[in-house]
Amino acid sequence: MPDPEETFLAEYDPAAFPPVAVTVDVVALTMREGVPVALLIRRGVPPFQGAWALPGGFVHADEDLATAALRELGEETRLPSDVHIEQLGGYGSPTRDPRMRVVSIAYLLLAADLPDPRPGTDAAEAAWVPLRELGFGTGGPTPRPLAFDHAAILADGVERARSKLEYTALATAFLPAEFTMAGLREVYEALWNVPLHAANFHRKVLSVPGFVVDTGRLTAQGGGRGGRRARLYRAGDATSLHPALLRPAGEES
Amino acid sequence: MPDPEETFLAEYDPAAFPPVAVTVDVVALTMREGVPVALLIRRGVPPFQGAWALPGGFVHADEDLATAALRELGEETRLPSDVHIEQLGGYGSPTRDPRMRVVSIAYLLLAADLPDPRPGTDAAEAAWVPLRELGFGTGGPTPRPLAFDHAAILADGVERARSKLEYTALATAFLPAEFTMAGLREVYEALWNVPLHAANFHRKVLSVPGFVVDTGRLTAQGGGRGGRRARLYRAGDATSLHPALLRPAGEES
DNA sequence: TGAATAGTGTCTTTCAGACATTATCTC
DNA sequence: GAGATAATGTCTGAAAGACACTATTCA
Repeated sequence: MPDPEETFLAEYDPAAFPPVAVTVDVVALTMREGVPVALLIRRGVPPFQGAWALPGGFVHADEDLATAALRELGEETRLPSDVHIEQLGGYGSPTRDPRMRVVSIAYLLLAADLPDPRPGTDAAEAAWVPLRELGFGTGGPTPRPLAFDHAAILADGVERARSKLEYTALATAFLPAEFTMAGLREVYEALWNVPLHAANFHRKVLSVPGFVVDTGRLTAQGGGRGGRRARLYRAGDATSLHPALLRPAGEES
Repeated sequence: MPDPEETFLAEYDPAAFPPVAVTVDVVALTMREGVPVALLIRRGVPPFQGAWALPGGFVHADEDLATAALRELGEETRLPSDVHIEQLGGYGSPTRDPRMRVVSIAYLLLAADLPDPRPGTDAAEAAWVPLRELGFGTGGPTPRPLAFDHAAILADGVERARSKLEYTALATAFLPAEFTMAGLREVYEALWNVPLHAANFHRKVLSVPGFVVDTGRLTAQGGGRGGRRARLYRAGDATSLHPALLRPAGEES
């Protein structure tokens, strides 16, 4: 139970408390060549110099948290106009940053066709890294350690995305404006790391009102090794899926 | 694109950025007399003096965020040992606090049988307020305005609880260690604000492995107006429900 | 033509919702 | 015994998973 006077002062003089910094970190995911990848930067400055980390940085004055997340990511790669962004949560362990008390608000960002990153101001390097190489998915090399608590944040972001595929239309955020049923299925299969039954997936997606809309057009070419031309769909109005597309029970990485 | 030197300094001298305060706010929910209620305090100091608000306060040095949330709530009411607490997210609009930049990490806390609150150090009053009086559920009076952005935080907390009833065993967090099937159903009905079919609910709950465990004992007395004695259950090992208990489509408040 | 891909039809099992029935208990 | 509550059984329709089959297209 704090002293009442201390609490009173705290309300009016927050400088009486130890300084706290607020940052944003971004878990940015996209699909590249059918593989889910996350954007990582290699730190050019201490602490954790040389280690891989999530893009992020300090929140500016009078800047909204989500705006800060978009700004920080925009410094690493060119963002298209239609990205999906949502908050993952706050990370504030007293020991997560060796310099001082830093509370970070993490964001999950999904988009299609993000270009190769450009190293930011304080990043030695920036790259899209397949999730498989980060310990998600089956097999893959031993995941590289990440700076700060970014491994936990990344894991939370991936799990959020995997989970929201089930009951929201989030998968379309990974795809361009027009996509095929096979492309949509690849998103689910790559993120969930399970093979899905193509025929049942097709029927199920079409049975959810507002999930996808048939454009009436077809792909210009059939599959690379032969095959019928696929119908093109675009995202529908629905944000939540009824009924949901549940992950096969018991599986996953 | 910020000046590289500025960014460099920012990494080492966060005091160069405007001061930011970090607080926690708690959406505490429990059932009292079959009615879902939230804990609110009436502010004794400006800003928003006299307005109702969520319990919360500044995070102390070297204190974990969740620990701060439990400490702040413990100043208002006596907490039992087995509470459920989870993070709702960060709220950091630049204008949410008129005094200065304040980023708040909100927590959702659920427990059974929380006692009457005691006013905290800077609270003029503290009370359990039925959700119906706060704009959740059907009818009810016009909800009282809350301080800061606490109305939005409360709404997020209630929606989180409602949503997690579907696919997790969260409902048992509202109940004492041993409970009846009717008690469990009341939690769902009260939070979702829909009547549920008692017979189907009964069968469905028992069909979910690990949701509830039969103690083999019965209530001491039958229902107040007659009726068979009910079997007593306790929470099982399961945290997620397979299959899920979905909300009736289209309904809710 | 053959292999590969896209899409449709059908059957079985599981589960949710509606309703009927049985088992107790209080008054 | 009457009414109320708890628990179980049965039927129907929706949806998931498995599988067979048709429709195209490329090499």
